[in-house]
This record gives sequence, structure tokens and C-alpha cells, in this order.
Amino acid sequence: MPELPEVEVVRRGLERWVAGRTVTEVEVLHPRAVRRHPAGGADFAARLKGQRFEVARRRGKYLWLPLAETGTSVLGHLGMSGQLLVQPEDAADEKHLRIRIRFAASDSDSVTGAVGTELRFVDQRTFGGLSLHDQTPDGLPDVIGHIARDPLDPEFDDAAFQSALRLRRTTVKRALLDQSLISGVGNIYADEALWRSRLHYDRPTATLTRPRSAELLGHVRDVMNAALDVGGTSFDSLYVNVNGESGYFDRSLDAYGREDEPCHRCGTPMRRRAWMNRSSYFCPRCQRPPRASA
DNA sequence: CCGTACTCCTGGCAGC
DNA sequence: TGCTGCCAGGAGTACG
Repeated sequence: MPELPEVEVVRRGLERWVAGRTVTEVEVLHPRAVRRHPAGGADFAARLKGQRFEVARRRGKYLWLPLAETGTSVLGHLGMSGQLLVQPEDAADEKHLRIRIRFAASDSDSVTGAVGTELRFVDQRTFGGLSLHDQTPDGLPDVIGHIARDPLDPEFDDAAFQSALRLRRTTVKRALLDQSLISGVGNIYADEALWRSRLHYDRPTATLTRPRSAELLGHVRDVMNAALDVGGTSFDSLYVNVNGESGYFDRSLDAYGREDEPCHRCGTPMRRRAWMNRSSYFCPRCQRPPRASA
């Protein structure tokens, strides 16, 4: 599934293929894809028509395309299975095509005579979607004001994050997934960063020393940057792919999905625990549970 | 403030 | 073989 690095790859693809283009037509093919747009699909399409996209921005797993001179943005979230594809206009519809956005012919099209491209939102499980929102003064869509900066944001405040961790009476994995503390960390990267940090997911955040929380944050960044390095090499094509099947997930995971397989550090079989309606993967030897939890 | 449970959805897969 | 049911996941919401 798309995580922060994949979403960043998509953002770069949009920057290259969609920035500066003017919308001529919008087709909403499934109502769930615009369910975060309260006025509905027809309103979404009507308000988008004739507007020009500026450079795509991202925070955590949210990305948005500001509409020039309107103070509004198209906000997107890929959910679990969403893709934003730039496709030739004459390419066959994908099975799970939800939204199609057509553009005025670009200069390069009219010069080369090539078939134009369109932007498609494709989503099998329909957890993701697009919607239109006003921007706050700092350029953020108003509905994501509660989303904290992500660890790849140059303005992410490490010291403030570490202080907030100590103050929260919660456990470390819960904190990593709390979008108001730090955004963009999903189940996979949380487990990977905890494994690298030799921390059990149920460790109370208040017991983390400064060096330990700094190390954890460093591992969160490392694991995301490693994935970005892999995924970031494949966007340079007409087809902006966000299928979550990047080689990174096949080759480089140390924790996620490795139940009963040997720990890459000590060889102990990895374990999986049901946790908050999902799973946590960890090494029972490297990542000892805290005394308070059984 | 914090935690838990629930919801949305589809397709792949295990088990009968 | 064809059914049933489980599972995957992010994020919002309701509630204790």
C-alpha cells in the first residue's frame, strides 16, 4: 500500500506531468471517491473545470494540488489501494477507475501531434479519494490542519516531537501512528523503525530517554529515505505508478510480514501480535516487552 | 487527555 | 468446484 515515500513519488510525478495544466473536464465515476467532498461529485467536477493546477504539495500521506488564484486545493489521499495515473487519453479504462480529469492540450502536444494525457484516480478498495477545500493562510487545505509535519519535512521540529513523546501517556507505536504528533508513519514503517531501534511496540513513551527517542526518529527517517531511494527512481515515465509493489518491500523489510522467519539480527523467529485491529511484527529477543505489559 | 471499538471496501486466500 | 469467512489497512468518529 502506498506509504509516505510512495506518496512523495506520486507528488513528483504530478509536479512533472500535471503542474500548470488547465482542467477541461472531470468525470466522477464512483461517489465514494469524492465522499470527503460534501457537495458531491457534480459540484466537484463543476468547480474544478477551467482551473489551473499549481505544483503538488504533500504532508504525510496527504497530497494536494493548489488551484491557481482560487485559494482552494484538490486534496488527495490514496488510502490503501489508490493510484494517481497519468495516462494517454486513448488508454483503456482501468477496472477500478474512479475519477478522470482531462486537460487542455499542452504546447508539447500540439507541437508533436501526440495523444494528450489525462489524470486518473484508480482505487480498488475506495478508502482513498479526492476533494476540494479552502486553504488556510499557510497554504494547507483546511481539513488537514490537525496533521503534524512529517519527518521528511525540513521544518519538522525534532526537539518538540521528543518533548511531546515524553509528555504523552501512551505507548510508542501508538505515538508513531498518531498523525497529530508525527505524520506519514503507517503500520509498516512503524514496525521497521521499532525493530531497528530494538523497541517493543508497547513501550511507554514516557520511559524513552532523549537519546532513545532521537535514535527512533532517526530510524523512522532512514527507513523512509531508503524506500524513497528505491521508489524515487521509477517515476520518470508517462505512467506514474503507485502500486506499492516497489522493490523495497520485497527486499528490505526486517520486521513487517516476517512472522516465524528468523530475525535479521539474532535469528530468533519473529512474532506477530494482534494490535489495534491490525498486526505488529517484532523480534521477541531484540525487542523485549516492557515489564508492565504481559 | 487518552484509549478502544467501529466503520468504510474489495479481492485474495484458507478451509471446508 | 464453490462456497464462506477472514484479513489487510488509514483515518475519522463516537464514546467511556
